[in-house]
Amino acid sequence: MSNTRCRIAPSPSGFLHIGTAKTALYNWLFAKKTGGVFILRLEDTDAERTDEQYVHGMCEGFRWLGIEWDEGPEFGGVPEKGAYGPYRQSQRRELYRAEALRLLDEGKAYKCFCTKEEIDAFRKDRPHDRFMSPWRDAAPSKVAAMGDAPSAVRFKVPEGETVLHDVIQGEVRWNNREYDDFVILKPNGDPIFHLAVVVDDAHMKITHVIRGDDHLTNAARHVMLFEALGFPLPQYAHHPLVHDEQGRKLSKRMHGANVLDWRDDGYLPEAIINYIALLGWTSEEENREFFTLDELKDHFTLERLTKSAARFDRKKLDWLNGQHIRRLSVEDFRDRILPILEAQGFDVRARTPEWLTRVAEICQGKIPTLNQIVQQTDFFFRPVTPYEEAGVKKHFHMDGRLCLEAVLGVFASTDDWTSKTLHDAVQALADRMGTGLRKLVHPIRLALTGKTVGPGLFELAELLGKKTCLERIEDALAYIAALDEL
RNA sequence: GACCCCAUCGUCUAGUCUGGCCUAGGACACCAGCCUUUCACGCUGGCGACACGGGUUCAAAUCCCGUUGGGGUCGCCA
Repeated sequence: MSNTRCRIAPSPSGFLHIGTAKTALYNWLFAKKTGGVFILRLEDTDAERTDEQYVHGMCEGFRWLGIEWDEGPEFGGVPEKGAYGPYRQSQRRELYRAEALRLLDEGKAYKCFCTKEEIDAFRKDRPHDRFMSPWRDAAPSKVAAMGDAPSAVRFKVPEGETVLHDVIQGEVRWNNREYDDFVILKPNGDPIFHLAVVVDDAHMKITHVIRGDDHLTNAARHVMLFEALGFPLPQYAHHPLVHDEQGRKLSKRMHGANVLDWRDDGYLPEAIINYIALLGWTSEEENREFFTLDELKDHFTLERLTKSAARFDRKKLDWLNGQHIRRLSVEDFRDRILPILEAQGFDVRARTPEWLTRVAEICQGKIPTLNQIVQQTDFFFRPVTPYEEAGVKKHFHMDGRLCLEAVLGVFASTDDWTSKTLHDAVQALADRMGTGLRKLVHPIRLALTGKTVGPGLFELAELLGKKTCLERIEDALAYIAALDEL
């Protein structure tokens, strides 16, 4: 057991973003790989933007992905876990205030009585300049004279240079002149993000901070605060952000930015995990791309993280999803498609588990996403009409009619209703007719399923049952007859 | 605007730190073919990149500088 402690610290002001999931995954993987601990901390200091519905959505998202936290807030009936709580920043206000006061006492921070209006006016006037508070070096008497007037606490950015030794970015240095004296405590006593993260990371004994590189320039502020507060610095690793297929930042509004969108669209959590892991990390095992969460855990290293931003590629995700679907056991696959079929109103409860397993079996190798099970199997659960138009044109003409009439006879006289027997019988019929099997298969498929594509015909016919097959062929013949009369 | 990060096939990437094994490898996508009762799957092959310009060196995708392009940050948001 190592003392590695990683965290994901989302702000519950929106759903679980795919980028947040990637960050969480990397932290989780590194913690697990090193035998450490993964912590979930809710950064809900901004009451205006925080919403319990988002808290729920995020936790649910992590759960769905299989990213479980060792320490974190109460969720779904499971009480708070961990010895460094509470794990919601809204419940840690006193701690931040105490640390801010300490900085104040030590002269590393100061009270700023400037009003928001004054600052806004300055920024509007000189948008590219940093704001210099006149209170930075105000005489104590002047400060005392202000009494209890509302004041924010600002961190007194020291002279000099701040250096970050980032695990991914290498050495990054900034002249402290680039930073103005940022606020750490609002007049109402609420902490600002920078103070809260640093205090929490310190008090929660976080050893490694893996996060998006949108925080890279913030990291300088955090390093300065760590130094001022006298806490040991964690290791930082800033990874690049995920972009959309156009190379832009993944918009929060875009479908798919929310991790749970993918669940709803029929993607496996295993595939999402595998895919986002690959979006910025490669295995030391050359040319290997398929990983389960457990396998990732064994292979993951910070050293193999990529420095450049990656675009989200739906096609590759689809491929990976198909790979993961095919590696499921039939029973597992069956159990995952059942709720989808049920949601369609299909009466799956009327079927035996064995029958459902067989249906799953003949579809598992064909579909890239779980949701596509519907178009693959709907004819098992409801009548076939209307027939696919292009199929009718192609297969429901004179030839097709003759074929179906012959097949009807063959089917009617077949008692051993198995795909093997059916296949052999139709093959024999084709031989007798001096034609190819495919000539017969197409009209039969259209008659039985209403479609031109689908699972293997004889497997599907077996599962459909003799009675239904005969009825559907008769229906098709009637349909063709009606067509001919027009 | 300032500062910071990044830059290999359309996309994800290997190779860059520790120059030569790189006439740059793999995967997705795309194209062709094979398999085949359809669609898929699978298999085989094809297409396809070191952003640009300077240097350093016997030798540069790899090191240095510049340019360009992309991204990020500059809140009493996180």
